[in-house]
Amino acid sequence: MSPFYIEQEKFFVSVDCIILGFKEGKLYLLISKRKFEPLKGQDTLMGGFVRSDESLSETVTRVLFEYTGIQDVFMEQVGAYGEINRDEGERVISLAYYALINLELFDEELCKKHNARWEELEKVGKLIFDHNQMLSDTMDILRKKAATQPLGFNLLPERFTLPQLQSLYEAIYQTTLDKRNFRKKILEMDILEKQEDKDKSSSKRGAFYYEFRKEKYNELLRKGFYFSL
Amino acid sequence: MSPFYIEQEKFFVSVDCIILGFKEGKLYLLISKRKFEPLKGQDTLMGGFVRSDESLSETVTRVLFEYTGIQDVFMEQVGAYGEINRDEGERVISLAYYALINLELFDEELCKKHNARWEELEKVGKLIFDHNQMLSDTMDILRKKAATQPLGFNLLPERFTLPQLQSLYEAIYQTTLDKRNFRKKILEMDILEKQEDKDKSSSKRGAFYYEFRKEKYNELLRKGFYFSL
DNA sequence: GCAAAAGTGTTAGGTGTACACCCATGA
DNA sequence: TCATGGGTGTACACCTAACACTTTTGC
Repeated sequence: MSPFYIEQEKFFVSVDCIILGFKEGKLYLLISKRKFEPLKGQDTLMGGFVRSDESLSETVTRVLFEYTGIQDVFMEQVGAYGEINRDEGERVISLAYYALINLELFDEELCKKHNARWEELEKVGKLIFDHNQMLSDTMDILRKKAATQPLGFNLLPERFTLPQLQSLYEAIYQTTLDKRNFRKKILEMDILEKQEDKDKSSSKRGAFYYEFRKEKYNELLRKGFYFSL
Repeated sequence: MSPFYIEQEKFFVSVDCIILGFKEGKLYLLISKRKFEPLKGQDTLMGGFVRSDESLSETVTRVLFEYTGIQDVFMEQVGAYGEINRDEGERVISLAYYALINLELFDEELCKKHNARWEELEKVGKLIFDHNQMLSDTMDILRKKAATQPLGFNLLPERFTLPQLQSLYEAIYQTTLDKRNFRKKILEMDILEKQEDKDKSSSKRGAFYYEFRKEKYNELLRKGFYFSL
């Protein structure tokens, strides 16, 4: 090792994951009870320490798989959190990532195993350390990004209805949207494919299923189109 | 130390700074020659290792002061870079931050001291490690943010002219803007204060100086206004 | 037949964009 | 007086936002 490196200090580095899911018109955050001291038993985001044989994204992928049972999860970096005493045990520099989960793929068994639960986003209380800050930073990013990129579909099943999609955006932006304007806008983009059957679970009439066409979206991107809600 | 922490691995953590300045209608990046192996002598961003008595932002502030001589610099996080072999010497996790500099405050002497130079952004070549990636991520962020927040003023002297301001945005977006539309938009926001004197350095007629009114901007923010270019 | 959610068009106002000429001044 | 960059207004196209009724069907 070059002498220049030797004289530098080293740090614990962890990742913390803001794992979001969507069901019944609401956003949910996966939280668990911390398993060790300090602050054992308090609510915490899902996290893990970085290992020397992993890149950061590999750490996140490992942690996400451990807690959700899903391999290919949409995730992005939120930022680095490095206040000296942010972790009340030792100095730990943490990298926050958010992940968007299709709850149909989620392995419910893991909740018991990790003492975890899906908490309604609106009702999330005090989390340990700076985890509330990480959550709030995530929501800022999500609200900005969701308006210009088709992130929302990661939170929905493969087949979804337009009322579902609308209620998702209403949950993200905490507002109500006009049904006609919303439908016009999203359908005009020509990135959804209408299915022949309906979801009858939430009304007698039933709402047609749609699927997000990722290839179509990528193709349009190449032509200079861009998603905007 | 709790036993849980003891068994975890530790890492070198550094910050790398994308320091941008603006003059004569062009954006410039501060780069220097690396002073130690590996890759000694090659072009690199300004960086430094995090110390145990510093938060991340303190590290950045220290590094920025060291290389620019300025204390209060606008800076924001770009992200964490953690590929295993990104640093060819040792494993180092790096946190990138960008900074926007008013070149009038910059201490030119420091360039000699650190073997640094202001390289025209368009002409920046290969930098070490993943520094080009950091730069490109910075520009993505900057272009997005500059459209909705008054970041640009950090790159200008306290007093600037509208042609200057416009050329700054043209440099950031690498495009040309319509003079009338640009002026209309920026003046309508009512966050600039016209001065009584003119800058005659770039034309015979001279262009009026303006100043950015930060208090005015903050006040408008409170009323729900938001900046948009 | 009625309650409950799905689905459907039009219009007015505002915003973005394109565009051309006069002004002030120093050399 | 002329070359150079500074400064100004309008018209049109497009997009956004507001708005109400009909359809389907299980109970």
